[in-house]
Amino acid sequence: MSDKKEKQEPRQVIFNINKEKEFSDWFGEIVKVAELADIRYGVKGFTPFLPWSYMTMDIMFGLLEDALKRKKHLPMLFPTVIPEKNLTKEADHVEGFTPQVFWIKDIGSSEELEEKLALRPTSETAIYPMYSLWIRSWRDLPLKRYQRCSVFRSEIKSTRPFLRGREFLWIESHNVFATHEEALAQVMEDLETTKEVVSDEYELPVMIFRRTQWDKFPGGLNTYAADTLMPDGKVIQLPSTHDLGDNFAKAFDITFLDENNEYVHAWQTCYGPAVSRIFGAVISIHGDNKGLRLPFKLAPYQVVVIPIVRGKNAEEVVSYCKKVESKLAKAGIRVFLDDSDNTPGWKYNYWEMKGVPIRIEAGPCDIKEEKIVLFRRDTMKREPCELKNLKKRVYALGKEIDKTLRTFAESKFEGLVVDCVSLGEMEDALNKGKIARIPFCTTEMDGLECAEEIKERTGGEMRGTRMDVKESPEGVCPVCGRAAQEVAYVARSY
RNA sequence: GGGUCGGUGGUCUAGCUUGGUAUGAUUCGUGGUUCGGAUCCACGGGAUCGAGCGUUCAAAUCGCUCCCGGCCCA
Repeated sequence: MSDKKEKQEPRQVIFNINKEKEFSDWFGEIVKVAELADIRYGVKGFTPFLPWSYMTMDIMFGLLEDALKRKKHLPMLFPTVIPEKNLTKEADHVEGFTPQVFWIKDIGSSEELEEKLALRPTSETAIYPMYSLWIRSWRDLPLKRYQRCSVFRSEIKSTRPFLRGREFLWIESHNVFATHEEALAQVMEDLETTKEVVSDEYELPVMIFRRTQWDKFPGGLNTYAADTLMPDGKVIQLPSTHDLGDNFAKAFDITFLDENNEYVHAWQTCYGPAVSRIFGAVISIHGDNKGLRLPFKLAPYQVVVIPIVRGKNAEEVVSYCKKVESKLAKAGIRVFLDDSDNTPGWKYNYWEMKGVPIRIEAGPCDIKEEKIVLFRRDTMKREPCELKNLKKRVYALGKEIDKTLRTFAESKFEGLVVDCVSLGEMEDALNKGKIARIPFCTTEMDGLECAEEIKERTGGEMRGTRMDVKESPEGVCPVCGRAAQEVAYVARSY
């Protein structure tokens, strides 16, 4: 905004940044202005989350946990620290994670710990030694557990609130089965859960991929993950689920006595939706130039009530608003009455920027007629509503708003995937913010060189092969010219 | 990890080139006035200028090191 413009129109709005064109600024500013996180904590990658973001994440956690419980996962909570000897039991896993591990080495000012303790970067190596004790026979299986916690990884890439922190909030589900088939079925169930929660509740469209062998979870057999698209044209990984095979069972001695009275190794999966990161995607994807637009299902306040008071009848208006508030609260709607001293116009701007889906305006004129004015954040439109229809109308409007947000987000996926057969075409596509679909030699380890060449030449990363769409490869790998065994996707990414 | 720009009351900002203890706005507090798209006015509070070291009679300002943040690249 130019100086001149600023003087002509002083502070017309609380927030106004073009999200599509200046996404970095948009994100940084909204985090501050909407009071989502405070980056002044002073330790790189560690950020206090403020009520408005935490309340939303809490609701997101709730929806995810409901889905997991519905599918017979039970909650538990493991310690934050992992002794070094456990962390190092599975060779590939150690290699993948140790560069990012924070260690506790001392107590107080002089005492050194006999064995260093890691702050969990993920909890396989904390949990599986206990699973080894807990699982005795096939009757103990399947074992399906999850925990809601924070994990610690010393990210090398630059950190940003929510999207990439060194401590982040997630759910990790750790499951044990008698057969590999059952484990694979669990992977499919996790992908289902992702669709049910991330797409149907958080309103974020996703593409589901099987990652390449060089990009999988360290120590596992295969990784499957949901990617969505950010406003800057980069994709971001949301939940991922891993087929661990029996690798960890062998490393941690998780065996059970099968029906034939023989000891065999168990098969395992784990699933990790990073809620703080998904929240970052939710606000980025649904937000607009005026600020946040929270889905009705996720908003800490689904409805905010603004009294329009005039000197004399202030009490009357406020008590009318309180009536509206309690009517909605009784209907199970998260409602907030803003009876602060700020002017109505100020409150409009503030709560719009905060992303509250529905606003109710009620003033002297409305009291007589037993009605109120409803305002919806997604379309910025007003409508009158009779008090007796309020509850029904708010529910309906909530559904409509979520649908609008979902449709808007989905529209960004249209025409997103572009078929390419050469590096030049891929570069073009990526520069236009598209995702390139290519014939590719192989996602086994010997495809790595080709993928690195693609990264170098186009800046795009290989996201893997689609799980939610059936595709058969034709043609040759654009790098090595070998016959393509896969249809792979390449995108700029977080 | 490499490059680059930056850090001054809670927030944003002037001052830095050419050293002399910091400007303005907003927020905050009190009182009044107002309230259907950011009310207005008055008074008041609030900064050892990111941290440390050095140069100097004197450092926000010059030099070095570190920390934190933004952007670009790997």
